[in-house]
Amino acid sequence: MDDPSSSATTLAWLWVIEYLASFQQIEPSILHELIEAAPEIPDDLGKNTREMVALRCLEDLFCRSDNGIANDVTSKELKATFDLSESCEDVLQSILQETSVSDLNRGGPKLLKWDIHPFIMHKRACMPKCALEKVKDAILEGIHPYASLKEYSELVNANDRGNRITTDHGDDGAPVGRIRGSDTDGQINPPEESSIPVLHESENVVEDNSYNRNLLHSERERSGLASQNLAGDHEDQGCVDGDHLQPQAKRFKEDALHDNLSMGQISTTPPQHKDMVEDSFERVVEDSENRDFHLEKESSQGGLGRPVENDHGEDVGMDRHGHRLDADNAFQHNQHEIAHNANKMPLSGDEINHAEPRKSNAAPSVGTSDRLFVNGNKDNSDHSGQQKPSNSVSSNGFHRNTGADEREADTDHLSEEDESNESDEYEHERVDVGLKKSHFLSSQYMLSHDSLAEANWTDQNLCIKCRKDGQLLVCGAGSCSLVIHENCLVFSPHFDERGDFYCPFCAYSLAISEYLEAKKKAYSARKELELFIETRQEYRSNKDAQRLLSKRHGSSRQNEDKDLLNKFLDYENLVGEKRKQSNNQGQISEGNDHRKRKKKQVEPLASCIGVNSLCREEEPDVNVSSNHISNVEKEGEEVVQENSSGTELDINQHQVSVDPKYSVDNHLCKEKEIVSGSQRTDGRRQKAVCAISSDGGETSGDEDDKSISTNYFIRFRKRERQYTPPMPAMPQSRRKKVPWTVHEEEILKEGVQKFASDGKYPWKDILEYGSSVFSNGRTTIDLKDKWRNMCKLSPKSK
DNA sequence: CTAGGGCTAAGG
DNA sequence: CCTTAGCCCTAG
Repeated sequence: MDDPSSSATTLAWLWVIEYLASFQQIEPSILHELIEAAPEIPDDLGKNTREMVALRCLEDLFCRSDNGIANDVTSKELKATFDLSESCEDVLQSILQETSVSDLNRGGPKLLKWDIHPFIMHKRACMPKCALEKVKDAILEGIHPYASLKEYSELVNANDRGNRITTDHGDDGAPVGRIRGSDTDGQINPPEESSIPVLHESENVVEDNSYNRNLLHSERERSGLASQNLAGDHEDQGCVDGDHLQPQAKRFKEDALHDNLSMGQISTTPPQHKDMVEDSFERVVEDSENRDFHLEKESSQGGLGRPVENDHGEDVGMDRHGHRLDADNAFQHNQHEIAHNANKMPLSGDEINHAEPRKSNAAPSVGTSDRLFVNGNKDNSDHSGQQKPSNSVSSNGFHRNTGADEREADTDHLSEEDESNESDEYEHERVDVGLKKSHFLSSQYMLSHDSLAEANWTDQNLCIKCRKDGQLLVCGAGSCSLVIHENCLVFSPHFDERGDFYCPFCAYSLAISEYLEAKKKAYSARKELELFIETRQEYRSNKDAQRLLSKRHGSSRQNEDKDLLNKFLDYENLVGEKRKQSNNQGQISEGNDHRKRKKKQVEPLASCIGVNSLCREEEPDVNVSSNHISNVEKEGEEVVQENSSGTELDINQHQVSVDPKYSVDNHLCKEKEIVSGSQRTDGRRQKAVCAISSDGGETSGDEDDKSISTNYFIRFRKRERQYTPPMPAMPQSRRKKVPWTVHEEEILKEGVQKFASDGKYPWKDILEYGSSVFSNGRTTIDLKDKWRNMCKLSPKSK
């Protein structure tokens, strides 16, 4: 790399190899020969190239052998899979290490051992655009009429400067407001892969897909770079801009599926922006021409300062700040910057893409047509009514843009992906969407027999379905380029809250994102529920703690448990329920206790403490539905809730037992719930107000003076997790009956005979004695009870 | 921990 | 409705 010429040569090789590797039609052997022929490549270079080549090799090894499908169908569990985060290179290495040369033949039996198809699909879909394409695209961005790489190298700076300059016009009008804002938050953040939104990736899927690529890019080749320099290669920017400027329901996009967009057909700059845009553009061009700007820092360095020096003598591979860039990333970097700027600054894309041609032609081919419309050779005016005051959004400094949003969403998604494997499958699904999209587009292209017509079709932003012009909907998702008639959709178009249209592919992708997000929420909610149930179970197993709770109806407890379970199994429903605190009056005597348990008229309900108790720690600031703050709570009295008759099921829905540890170790939690009106018609309040004192005694409200209940939220104490034992299967109100086996009875009898003395029965010892025989759940009490029964049946045996 | 009363589901 | 077996609760 120290030698400029050699580094440039190396880069050229790298780019070519990478580019060729991106084609599935290229045999790896060809790549191999190329690599052989290439000069030595430093390790720090060509990472992307190696990755691409590795991917190509993987594809050749696997996809061709089994057509990529068989692998998927056969017993996946038996196959080794690969972490999607691994690089193709590593995966290939590991495969090669474990595979003999003979097995490397395509379809070799050993190869079937890996389930690599998903990995390949993923990688293929996510493979970044190769450097050469980036160069080409960058050139096609229209920055320089002569497609000079040198010009390109300054594109970023020019663009950047253009933003600033444009910003300087801030005083001039509304449009500037947006731009200034863009400039403000668009401060050229270093481009990062992670910032690429999924939908962009999806687009990459399309673009990188070999089928499509061949179709699409052969078109580019045919056209030739020079012939395209007047055509804006809008690719990403167009869509992004659209999102900024076109919140309204229907948008019309100048950008279609292809890069070869004829400028003459579209004008994307709102009239009111035009001057500014042109002005800023001119400055951009000036900057481009005064390229000292870019080289100032590194002009003296021969090395990487000119990693890509070709006949045009341009530099690439240095970022705007003069930082040296990895050769493979050089264009990626710039590309990102461009995209970044485009996202941040709605107009930037247009300035670049459209203004440039104007400038270079010294004659704006289309003056004032509305950028909102795809002008299918028709009068724009008939759509003017739909034109959205694009600047109205931006002028307010409103920077919400789809690209950024998606980026965020994607970031979230990615993080969530780490949490759940399920996300992976949907990530695959997302990739599938991209693939489907690419196939769809491919098929659409193929339908066009005449290649020229095809070019026109795409160039002119014709409907992806019918290939006709007219009033078209433009997908507002990131960089999606689908354009379609509303009528060509078999369903009513999807619009987001901002009125942006989403094509079916992007809508689906978006839906997946939302789904994953919702799933994430559900997951965390479930976790919390489990925690909650755990603590409850813990309580139940603690007999001593149970003493803290007063007796209550056995039947009601069971019912309440069941209801509780059902209730809390759907946490989300629970959230929607109202909870309030009830006052003392909420106490309900057992009234008509058909169970003859008059003696327990007022008892603390063990079950009533549950959720609510847990909910309330110290949250004075929580919203309180304080209508019925119970005196009881405040005073620490215990409250009983009871339903008359045996219909208390519903009442108990909200009741939950609490973990005694809380009441003992911690503070109490009190809470009451208001039973939904449907539960009661007699107007009696049915919520339980429960409090447990920390001393293990009866309820005491001391600690919870605030007696605030969270309205709808269940909160867990921090300590809760500390005490949570392994999650029990389910909360049970009562142990399941376990019939005694003959063997158990025998061992019991033995134990009694062995240990009993003086009328005392050391059940504990007996239990230990017969532990190998006794059922797991047997307790000393069980033994005692059983013995009692046995004695009842045959007193003599004793 | 033990003893004893009680509760409840299941079965008749 | 009664009986039974097993589980629950509470006092000591």
